[in-house]
Amino acid sequence: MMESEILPHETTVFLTKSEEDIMEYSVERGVSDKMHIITLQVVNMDEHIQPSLTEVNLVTMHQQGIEMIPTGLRQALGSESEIMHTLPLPEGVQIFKVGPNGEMQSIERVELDAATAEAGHIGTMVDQDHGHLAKKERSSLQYNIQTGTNSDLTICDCRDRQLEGRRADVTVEKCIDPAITTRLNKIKKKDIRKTFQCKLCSYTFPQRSNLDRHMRSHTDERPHKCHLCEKAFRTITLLQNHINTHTGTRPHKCPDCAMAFVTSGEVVRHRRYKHTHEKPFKCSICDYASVEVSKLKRHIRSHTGERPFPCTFCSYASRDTYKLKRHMRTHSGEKPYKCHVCQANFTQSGTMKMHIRQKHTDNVPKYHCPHCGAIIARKSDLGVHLRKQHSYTSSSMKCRYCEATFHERYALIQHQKTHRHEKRFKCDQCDYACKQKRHMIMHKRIHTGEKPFSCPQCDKRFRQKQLLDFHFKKHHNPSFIPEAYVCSRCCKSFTRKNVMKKHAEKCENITVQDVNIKIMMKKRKDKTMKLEPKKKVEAKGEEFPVQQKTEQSIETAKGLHIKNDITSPTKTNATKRKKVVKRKPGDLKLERQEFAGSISNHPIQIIRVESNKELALVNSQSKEEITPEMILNGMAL
DNA sequence: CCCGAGGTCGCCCTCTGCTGGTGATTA
DNA sequence: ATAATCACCAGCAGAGGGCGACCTCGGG
Repeated sequence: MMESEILPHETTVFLTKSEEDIMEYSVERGVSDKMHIITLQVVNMDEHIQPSLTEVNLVTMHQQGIEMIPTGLRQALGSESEIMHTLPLPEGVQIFKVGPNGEMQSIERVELDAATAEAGHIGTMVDQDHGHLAKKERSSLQYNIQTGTNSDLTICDCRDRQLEGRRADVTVEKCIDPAITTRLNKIKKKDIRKTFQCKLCSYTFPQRSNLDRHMRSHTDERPHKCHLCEKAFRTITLLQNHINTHTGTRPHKCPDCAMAFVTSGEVVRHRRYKHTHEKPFKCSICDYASVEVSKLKRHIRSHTGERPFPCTFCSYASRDTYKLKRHMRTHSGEKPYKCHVCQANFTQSGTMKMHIRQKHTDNVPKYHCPHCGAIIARKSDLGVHLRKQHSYTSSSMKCRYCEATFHERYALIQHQKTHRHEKRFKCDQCDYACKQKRHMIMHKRIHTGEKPFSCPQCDKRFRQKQLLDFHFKKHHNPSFIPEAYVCSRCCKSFTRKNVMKKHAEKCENITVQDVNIKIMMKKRKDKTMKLEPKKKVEAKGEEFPVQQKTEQSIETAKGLHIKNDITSPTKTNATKRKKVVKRKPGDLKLERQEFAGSISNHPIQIIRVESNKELALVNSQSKEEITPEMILNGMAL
C-alpha cells in the first residue's frame, strides 16, 4: 500500500528500518499503517525559510517498510526496501539521523553519505516516565520514534529551531522505558478515531471538552480574583494555591523531612533535590544531570557558548538572567552586601563572606603548598602560587649567576639563593671581591680615581653619595647632631657603633639587660615607622603610655619613639607582610622623628658631654641624666 | 469540576576560580 | 634607591542548587 499525506510542519518523517520493530503509527492527519521506525527526521534548518515540510510527501508502508526520497538515502540507511515514491527535498530542509544516544547527524542532500555527514550534538534528557511529555508537547515537538536496540523515544523540540534556525535551542528527550511504545500506540490508536485540533497552536485533543478548556488558555479570561491582592487566575485551584502563599498554608508535606509546600509538585522536586537525588535530565555531552529541565538547558549553554542575555551598557552577555543582574551592579555601583563588623560594602555575598572570614574571624585555616610549604590564606591564591611557582615550563630558565637551568620557577629561585653569600663580583685589578654589583662599581672608582659626587658648598669631591651627604651635614649644616650609640650598661654615648661595642665588652656597669640606645638622626618620613596598621593609629594619639615591660614596644610622648624589640616579631608567612620592625633583639631604638621639631620644649634634651662627641640624655628641668632604665620605667617623662 | 502531575519562569543563593591592584619584602 | 617579587585582597564571572509561584493538561 502506498499513500501520500501532506504533513503539517510539526510532523516528523520516518523511514522504516527492519521488520522486527513494527508498531502502529499515524501522523496527525490520521494516516495510519504499520511501519518500521527508524531514526530519521526532517527539519527545516534555514531560519529564512518557512517550514516547508508540507512539500515532502510521506510514503507509507508495506511489509518492507516505508521509504522516502531522495533516492540515495535508501543506500545511506542500508534499507533493502523498495523506493515507493520520490520527491526532491525543498530548499532549506535538512535530514537528520538521530543516533541511539540522541546525537544528531545530518545527511547531505547531495552526497547522501552517512559517513561524511555532519554530526551535531544536542542534550539528551532521560526520564523514566515520559508519557506525559509525549502527550503534552505534541503541538510543539517533533517526534522521532526509534524502536531500535533500546526502544528509545526521541523527542526533538524543533519549534525554536524552525523559527530561529538555531540548533542550540534544540532539546531532546529520550525515554528508555519500553512501555512507552505501547503507550504511544494507545495514543495513536485514539488519534485514528477522531481528534480535535486547536486552530491557534495545532494542539490536538481526543475530546471536545479538552479542546474547549484548552482554548481558554489562549484568552486572558481570569475570573477568579484574589481578595487580598487583586490578582486573577483562570481556575479556583490556582487561586487557592495563590491564597495559600498569602496565608502561609502549606498542605503538602515532605515525607522525609519537616518541609512543607504549597503544591505537590514542589514536594516532588524538593525530594529529588534533597532526598532521592534523582536527576532525570542528563546531558549527552558530559556527566551533568539535573532535577529540572531548565537547569539542563542552562547547563547546555555552557557547551554551546550561547549567551542570550546581553548587557545594555557593555559587550558582556550572560548565560542566565541572574548573572546579568549581578553584572549590572558593576555599572550601577550598587553594593548590597555589608560587613556587619566594619560596615564595608560588597557587590557579591561571596566577596563579603571571604572578607569576614579573612578579616574578622579567628583561626581561619590556611592552605599549605605541597611543594614548598608556603602557607597561603586563600585557596584561589594557592592556585596562583602553584601556577606561578611550581608549574612546569617547556622553556628552561637560566640561573643569573651560573649555567644551571630549570623548568620550575621555584627551583630556580631556590638555586639562585645558594649564590647569595658568594662574593660573585671580583675586581680584575686587585683582589677585592664583593657580593653586590653596586659595591664593585664603587670600588672600581678607587682604580679610576673617579669622584662623581661634589659638594655644592666647597670643592670637596667624593666617590660615594653617602660620604658627600655626611660631609655636607657635618660641615655645612649648623643643626647637625651626630648619631650616638649608647652603652647599655653605663649609658655612655659614642658616635661610632664599633667604638661603643668595644667599650661595652669591657664595661662592667650592667644596669639594663643588654639594651642599646641609638638616637637616630633620620629625617622624618611618613612611613618611617613600620608599624602595624593598628599601632599606627595608636601612635597618632596624644597619649603615649609607657609600658613597663621591657619585652614590649614603647612609644613615648610627642614623637619620641622608643622601641624595644627584645622579642622580634615571629616571622610566619601569614604575618610576613605585616612584620613590624626588623631589629636585633636587645636594641632599644630612639627615633628622633618629631623630636627635632619639639626638642626645645621637650623635657628630654640631648647634650654634648665631652669633646670626644659622646652624648648624653638629660632632663632639661632637673638637669639629671636620663638612663635607659629610667626611660624603660617611664621615669624620664 | 477538581486534583495531581508535571512543566516553566524567575529569583536568590553558594561555591569556585581568575584577575589585577596593593603593600611588604627582598635582591 | 630601586626594581622585582609575591601574598593579600576585592572585584567579578562561571556554574550549579534550591525553591516560589504559576501554568497546563490528563483523568477521575
